Amino acid sequence: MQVHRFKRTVSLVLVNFSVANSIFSLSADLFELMGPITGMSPDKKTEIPGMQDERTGLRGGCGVGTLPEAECASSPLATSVDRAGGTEDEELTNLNWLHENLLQNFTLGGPEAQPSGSPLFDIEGDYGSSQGPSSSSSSSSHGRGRERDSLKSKPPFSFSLLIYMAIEQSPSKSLPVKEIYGWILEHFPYFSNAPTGWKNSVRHNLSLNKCFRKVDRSLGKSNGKGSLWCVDPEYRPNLIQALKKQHFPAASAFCTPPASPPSASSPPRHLILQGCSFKGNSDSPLDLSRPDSVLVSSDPKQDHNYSSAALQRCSSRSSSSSFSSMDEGGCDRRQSCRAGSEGFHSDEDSDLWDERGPHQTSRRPPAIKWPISKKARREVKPELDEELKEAAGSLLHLAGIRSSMEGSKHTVKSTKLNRK
DNA sequence: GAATAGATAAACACTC
DNA sequence: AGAGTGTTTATCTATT
Ligand SMILES: [Mg+2]
Repeated sequence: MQVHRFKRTVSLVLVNFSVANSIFSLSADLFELMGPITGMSPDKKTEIPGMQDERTGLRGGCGVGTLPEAECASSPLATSVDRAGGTEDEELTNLNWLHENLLQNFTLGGPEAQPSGSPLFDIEGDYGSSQGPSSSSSSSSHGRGRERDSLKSKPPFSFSLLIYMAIEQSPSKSLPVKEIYGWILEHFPYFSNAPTGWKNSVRHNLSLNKCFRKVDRSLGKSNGKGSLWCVDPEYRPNLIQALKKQHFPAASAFCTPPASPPSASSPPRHLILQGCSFKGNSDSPLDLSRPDSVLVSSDPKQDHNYSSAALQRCSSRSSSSSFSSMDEGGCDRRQSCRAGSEGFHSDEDSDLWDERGPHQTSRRPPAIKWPISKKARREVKPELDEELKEAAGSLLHLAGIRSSMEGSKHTVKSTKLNRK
């Protein structure tokens, strides 16, 4: 009994920790098991303009059809799946039980699983526990009520992160807005019923947030309206951090560096992101393990990037000065403030995850031209074995920090309750 | 209460 | 012309 509890607890912590440290990817088998996370009825989708063809774009190996074929070739989905499913299971059976444990212990909604029905939603509390009062479904209330809630309650991600996830999940790492809409709708059915303003918000974010860039039209998709959007590698670490913080606030316990060495940060390859499922595509998973660590420009003028508040708070508001996200062109204080709020801010925060260095050189779609970052973008391809070892290590490590995690969770919850 | 992040709405220009 | 896209500004809420 004790052991069981321990395992369960560790699994919870590990998931948090893993996300905090790295990958948001889901093995294909799990993905298939869960099916479309959305639970959005087909007819509902047809109500949404432009949704009919979205799925194919995202799911079929080479999503963005208009992208150069090379990108398709560079999307070895199958291999990644093998990697995630096979090797890992063999070499890290302890993670395997974790995985299974998660699936069993936390109402996996099955083929109709909603975002909120996914295990991780319960880990951090309910779907949107960090967001609105609407998310009152307790982890004990499963079934329809739960699904209903998932449709009603907002995903606990900011638009920036939703966009980021969408883009990162695409094989080419770039998507037109329409497909971003599609991805969001597909993974977060909440928006299918939400007022249409969210699309405006998405565009607003793409435009204002420095983390997202348009792919040069001549290089990317050129037919049709609009252009492709991608994540600026420069700001990617910040988005990753924001994702970690936003979705796993408890993970901030690990944000204070040396306590948990990077070794403890190599995650298992499967992860379920709250309500979303991610295919184990080695080329497109939300792989937080490649923090592209790099840097963000130190130039305040270029610092219009996202100032992931979450990050910042975690790292104790150190460099608020660097935050002067003044966009080129003078803007008044208010505006600069606004602009800043939409973009991540470079802090010295990514250092925690940086050890392995960026991958993006190899990952960036050939069609996308970036101003080459000043910082060297060495390609660091950590060996899988290495990762697995580290993951195992982290598991052990986590066993020791479990109590603190639970403690912090309690306090967070109680604080929220108090406020309400 | 100030600062900040994020959401939302809206106006507008541009492209197809 | 109309729809979709992208940019910008303004306002509001929540959090720290
Ligand atoms: Mg942008």
